[in-house]
Amino acid sequence: MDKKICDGNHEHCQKDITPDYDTLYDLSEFFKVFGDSTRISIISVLHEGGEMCVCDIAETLGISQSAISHQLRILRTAALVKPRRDGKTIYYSLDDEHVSEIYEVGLQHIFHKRGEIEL
Amino acid sequence: MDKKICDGNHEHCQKDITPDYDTLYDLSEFFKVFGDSTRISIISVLHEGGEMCVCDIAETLGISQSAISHQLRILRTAALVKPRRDGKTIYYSLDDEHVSEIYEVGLQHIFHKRGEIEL
DNA sequence: AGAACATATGAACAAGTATTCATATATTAA
DNA sequence: TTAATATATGAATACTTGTTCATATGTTCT
Repeated sequence: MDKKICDGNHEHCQKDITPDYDTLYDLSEFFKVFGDSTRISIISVLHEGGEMCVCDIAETLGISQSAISHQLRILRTAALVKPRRDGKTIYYSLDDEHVSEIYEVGLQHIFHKRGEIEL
Repeated sequence: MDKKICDGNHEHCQKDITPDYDTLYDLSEFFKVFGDSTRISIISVLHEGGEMCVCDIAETLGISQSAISHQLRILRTAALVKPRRDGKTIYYSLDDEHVSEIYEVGLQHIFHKRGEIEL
């Protein structure tokens, strides 16, 4: 009978294997989505506000509705945010706990580095 | 006497405040460094190998020495990797525990999403 | 149906970026 | 000092990407 070979999908194994190129490519694409100030700002306000419509996001951030819509499409395609329609209005919220977690860990890193420099 | 106002640098406060624009900009710049397949591949092999010289990184990844050097400069400037000289050779390793953590959380997210789709 | 509002999207332009090629710097050995 | 090796870097090019502007889609109300 066949022996089970770890394919790296078990959490406890992920540390010890080198992901293949496709995985690393997907990973870089995933981080790329966080790597824009408009998109991270959207993520930030949704992290606070929970659920917000496009025009409120745009107004809060002081960025044009069109630019926000374009970026929301990228966030939606990458499954970082999800839309909910209510009449004319479309409300967006963060899709996933991982999104919050990565946002928070990144933010902690920024504050941590800042503390290292200032103190 | 002055009252202490939370400036958002305490970990337990970070959830509840909206970071200012400079912080969000820094955060996006930070994630941008992860958002390139060559750089995330470098991070990945250093995560495995612990410490590697430039030419070994280049050979392992099958990418030119020049391209690796250029990307290592970006990683170094962002304090994601640190160099150690030993004679002619310069060994690079991950600078920070946060770098490993973010890499791992991102990787978990990729596997998690993949599981959602395939199962 | 038509007007009003919210959101999405295509095209165009400007700005940024990753790689290659050639070359420079730095270290070691002869 | 010269040759050999390891790494870094400037310039050029090709490619990607974010914003704006104009317009389209979709929904509600009259």
